[in-house]
Amino acid sequence: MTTFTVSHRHKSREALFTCTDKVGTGATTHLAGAAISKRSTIIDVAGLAGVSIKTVSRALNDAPHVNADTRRRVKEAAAALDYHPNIAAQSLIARRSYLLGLTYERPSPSYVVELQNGALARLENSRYRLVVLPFRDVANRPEELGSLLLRAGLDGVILAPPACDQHELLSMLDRQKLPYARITPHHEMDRGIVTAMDEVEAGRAIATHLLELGHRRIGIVMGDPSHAASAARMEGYRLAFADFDAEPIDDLVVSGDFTYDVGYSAAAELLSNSPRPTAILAQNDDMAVAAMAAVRDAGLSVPGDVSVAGFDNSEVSRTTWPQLTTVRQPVNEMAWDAVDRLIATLDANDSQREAPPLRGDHPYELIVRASTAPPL
Amino acid sequence: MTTFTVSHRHKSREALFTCTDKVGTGATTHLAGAAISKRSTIIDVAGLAGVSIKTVSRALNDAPHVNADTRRRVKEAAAALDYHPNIAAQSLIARRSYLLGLTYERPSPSYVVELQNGALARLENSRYRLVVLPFRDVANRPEELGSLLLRAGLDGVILAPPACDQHELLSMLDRQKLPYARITPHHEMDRGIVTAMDEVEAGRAIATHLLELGHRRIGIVMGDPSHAASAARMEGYRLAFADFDAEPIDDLVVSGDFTYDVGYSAAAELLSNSPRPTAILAQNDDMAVAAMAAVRDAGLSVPGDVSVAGFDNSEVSRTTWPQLTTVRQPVNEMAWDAVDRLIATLDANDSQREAPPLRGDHPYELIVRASTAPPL
DNA sequence: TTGTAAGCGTTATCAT
DNA sequence: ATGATAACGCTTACAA
Repeated sequence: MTTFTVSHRHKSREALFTCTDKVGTGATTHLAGAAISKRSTIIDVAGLAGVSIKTVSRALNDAPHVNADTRRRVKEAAAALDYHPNIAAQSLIARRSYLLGLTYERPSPSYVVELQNGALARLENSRYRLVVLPFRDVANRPEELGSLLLRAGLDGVILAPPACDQHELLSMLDRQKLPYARITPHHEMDRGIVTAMDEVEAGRAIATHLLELGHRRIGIVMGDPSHAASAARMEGYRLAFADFDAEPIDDLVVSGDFTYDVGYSAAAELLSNSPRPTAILAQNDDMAVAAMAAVRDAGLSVPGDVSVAGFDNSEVSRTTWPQLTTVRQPVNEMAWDAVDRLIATLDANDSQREAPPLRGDHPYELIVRASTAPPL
Repeated sequence: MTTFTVSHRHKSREALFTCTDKVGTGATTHLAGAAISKRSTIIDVAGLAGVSIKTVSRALNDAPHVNADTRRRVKEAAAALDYHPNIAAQSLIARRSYLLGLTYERPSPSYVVELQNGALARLENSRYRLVVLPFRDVANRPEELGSLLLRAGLDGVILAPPACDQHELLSMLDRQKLPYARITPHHEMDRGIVTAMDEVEAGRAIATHLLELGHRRIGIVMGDPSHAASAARMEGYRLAFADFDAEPIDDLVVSGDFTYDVGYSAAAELLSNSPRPTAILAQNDDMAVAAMAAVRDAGLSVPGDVSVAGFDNSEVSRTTWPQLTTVRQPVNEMAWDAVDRLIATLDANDSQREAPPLRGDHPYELIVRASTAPPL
């Protein structure tokens, strides 16, 4: 794993971070900035259209009881003035910011992006916007995240693991009545909107796959213990072993944290056992890919000498070679669903409509690819 | 590349998307919702502390001319009431939403996450929040993105490629005086704040590396043509070839779009040439990893039979095996810098302070790893 | 159908 | 050092 790093710069260019000051050219136009130049307000539109501001409001919001001709005149005036309603003023009166927060903690990029894309997909063509609020080490400072969320002026928040399972955080949000949707496998603790996949059964499915292939000396790389999924998946593995009248070998269960680097060390440690494991089951794809690298760096092949299986069906599981056997976690759909139900809740509050069901379950999917094979 | 997909669900659980309605239990508390329950306001705090609202405002904002004891009392009252200022009201009066937008177009997850992390790193401990606004196919509908941005109530926006180079979009933003920071290699078009890396020289560096190893039949997989970087990197390749009194072989230059799938097909096409290329130079890491898969699926090895080089130093370049030779693009730093300069511009507008320099350059870095070697 | 006036929760202006 | 009062830009009563 040696890496050579060479830093180059073309001589004819400025030094690092050199800043060429171009102020004074036409390029500066935008600097006038929104803060200085007064954007036109509803009053300007009213003046130009020759009506009252209330009529402008009605006309622009397509409210009833407005003369068709008046409405047209108002809309023309608004267009002529490049009028855009002031969102802050609207939020102030509506007691709504139309802002949803998404909180997550440094998991793999593909997880974050899927999460985000799922949430954004639901938000498309809605008034809501998405504010991203990553937060490190929630387990040790839940109240800090709480006050961050409370001060962010959100209408609601999506909590991904592991923040979703922090009692203290949830209590803060409850106390301040900030609605939230949790993406969590923790079936026991029923608080707020919950969207989940059955992690236990998913874990059981992937372990069963290895057992069916004939593996018994299976090395297991655990995920971050602060994520409920880690224990749930392990529980699933145990159920699978039990189905085969066997159980995980203690020496072959090592801790990890869902990252590639730690996954690599963990896998290397597993491979140092003798006899060595015939398969490695990692609790996510990043660590599984690291395990594949460790196997090869040990002069062995995948799946010839050692089978490797992951979890998540993240992008890397498809782009690695050989492609990885894994379990698909429908992160995208779960995020979509969480947002959907959160918005339904907010709307229900407004219009006295019925609140949506609090729980949604999503199916996992075992995906068998080329990284697993029967043991020699 | 065969894939078996098996869908499982444990029999004892509800059907897909089953929703267990738990409304009515204690879990419903949060449903009271922010919209209904009145959060405490500055007036409540003033009442409890026995002072005027103005004093509360001063005390809480750490403004001068407040008795130390009064300040303490006010802060205690605020804490006792779980008081959090209403951001909408603050925004209304400050004519600031404290919202920055980040626009990007479906590039690889690692790029998005790096971009976002860089921006968020700068935003930490600032009042600003980040709204993510991905947008597909900007090239064909710049005005739609423009109106989306304009209606989002942003104080400023970060434009990643390829939106950063859409004249029409920039003109709309200029017209409405919405400040923006562009992350773009387009040195020619000087509009607004620009943060960039020298793509031409970076391209030259990686191509030079292959040429120095002795490769001449180099297959090139281009990036998405709507990104200015694609042409810039190619220009760099040409300069490098010229340095070696050579030039790219037309038949060995194929189009791509920065995605794995298209990268795979493109690489497969390159390998069908005879004599086949001794190296493949992809314009990003995702396509380079795809090329490695294509090489292996053709029964060849990397770098034994074919060397492969990428671009970006994205996470996948480190987690693939063998690790990929690439060029580091400081996406994180560029995003940080873009936000930094954007905020400085906004603050300058407010306080009549001097506007920041409009341009910032960032260094690339050639990273030689195990995927490249001399030709046989 | 349209307009007037009263707020929404802050911060800024001027007093005191 | 502190406070009454007026903005900020909009929507919602309530009149007309």
